[in-house]
Amino acid sequence: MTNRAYSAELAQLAGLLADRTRATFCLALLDGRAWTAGELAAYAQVAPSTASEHLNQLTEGGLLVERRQGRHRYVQLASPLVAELLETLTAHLDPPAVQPRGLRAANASAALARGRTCYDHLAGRLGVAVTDAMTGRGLLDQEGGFALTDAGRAWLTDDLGIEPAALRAGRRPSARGCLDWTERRQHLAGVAGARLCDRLLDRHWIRRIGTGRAVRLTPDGATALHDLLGLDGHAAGLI
Amino acid sequence: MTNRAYSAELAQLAGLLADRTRATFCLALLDGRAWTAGELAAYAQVAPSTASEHLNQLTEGGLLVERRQGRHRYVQLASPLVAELLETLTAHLDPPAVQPRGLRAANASAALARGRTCYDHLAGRLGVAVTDAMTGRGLLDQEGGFALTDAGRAWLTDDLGIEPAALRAGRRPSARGCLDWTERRQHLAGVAGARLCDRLLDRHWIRRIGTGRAVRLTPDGATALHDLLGLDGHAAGLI
DNA sequence: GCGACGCTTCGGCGGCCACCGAAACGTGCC
DNA sequence: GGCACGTTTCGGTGGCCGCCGAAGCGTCGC
Repeated sequence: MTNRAYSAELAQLAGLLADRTRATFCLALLDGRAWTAGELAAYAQVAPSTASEHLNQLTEGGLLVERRQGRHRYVQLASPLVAELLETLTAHLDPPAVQPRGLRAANASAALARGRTCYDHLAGRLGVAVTDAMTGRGLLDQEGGFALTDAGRAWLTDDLGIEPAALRAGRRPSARGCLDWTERRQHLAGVAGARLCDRLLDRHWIRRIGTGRAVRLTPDGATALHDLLGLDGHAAGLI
Repeated sequence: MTNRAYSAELAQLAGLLADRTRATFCLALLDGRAWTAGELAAYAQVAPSTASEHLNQLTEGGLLVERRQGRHRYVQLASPLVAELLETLTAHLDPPAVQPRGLRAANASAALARGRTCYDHLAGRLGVAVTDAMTGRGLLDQEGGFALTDAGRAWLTDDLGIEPAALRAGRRPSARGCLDWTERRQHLAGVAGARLCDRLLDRHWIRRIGTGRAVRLTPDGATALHDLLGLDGHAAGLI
């Protein structure tokens, strides 16, 4: 059977993520940025030598790409497709049983739940709220999967100034849903989600908090989203 | 970080698929039917005791559900979501390096490439041809992800007699793309894909070949698809 | 140039796990 | 009841793999 040929490859791919440390690396890299080997080692609490070996596996397996720069080794997810793969897998996980402990952890956790990037698009309450507002205004159609409406495409290009060419990508769908970890609901992903997130960062409507994935809505951003989408940041718990 | 809580679960989930034998089981079960423990053991060429232990893991991990019936243990993928998860993973694999050897294997492989079921919807040249024909007739919109158009929804209900309620499901998207193993192109999946496949089987427009996943277009089916979609079965290499 | 630093390579250790065969269990058939 | 058969449980075994520390390599800064 054809399956037999695939099963070894499938097992190999899954094996890359089947280790706690490597899984931690990949989830950390879901923020879309490049990390150094040392940062990842410290983050996952393993020896640098251990991290180095794991990174070899992940790059050889095609999940990560690396860039050597001076004495640093920067690694990054190989492509948005890898990010989508990770999102799909994490979406199938049960909600975590443990709650974060301690004030510091609780604050960080609350900030992440409020708003964050998910590889290259928005997630958390912010991501879901924007998605809902777009759907409510007829910019996005969630009936048959995720799809931009004509009005939605016009909104992104005319109102937000996104190049029409930048919305039409090859293999990657222009709009797709991504199941939100904290909200357990879909938010906008795909090319449109990525470009939208770029735009909001460009215009300083959202800003990264610290070095992590968390983002917060700026006052300018709250005004802009209210004008553009009728979104009330306070009511939606975004501020 | 929140990631740390997820990484253990992610590693656990991936670990279920990180074994060659378990991966073989899951890919076999992608045909959507229930297999007995013994069938799977023979298929994957392991001892029954080994298969039993693997099935325990897969069911405890939530990927499979089982039904005890007499002295048989039937197992099945737990839900369409699991099938989608597997499809997503296999879609990220490289095309297999090895070609099937021997006449028998080549025949089986050709039949699978011509048409097959992918869990609960159509795949292979047949699946892609139907998807393309639907897109060409404006029944399906592939611009912004996969979405049924109004005309497409009407076609499924009026021309094929599918209940409108059967197209509107909860968590599962009504239409989505699924990357085809053999064609390396997208075909229609999701609820619409499943109902469409049901219909074609009901009306004997397609028929299963042997006990595997392969299906073939019947003469009636060729006529019907020509009338409904303008699809020429011979030209498309479906017959 | 010299030390600090980030990273890698290597050897070794420990634990986990996939596998099997043998024996036991339960069901269906005669 | 007795046998055949599908399945499970249980030890035992071998191999793989994740981990570390020590040593080595290249880069940067003083």
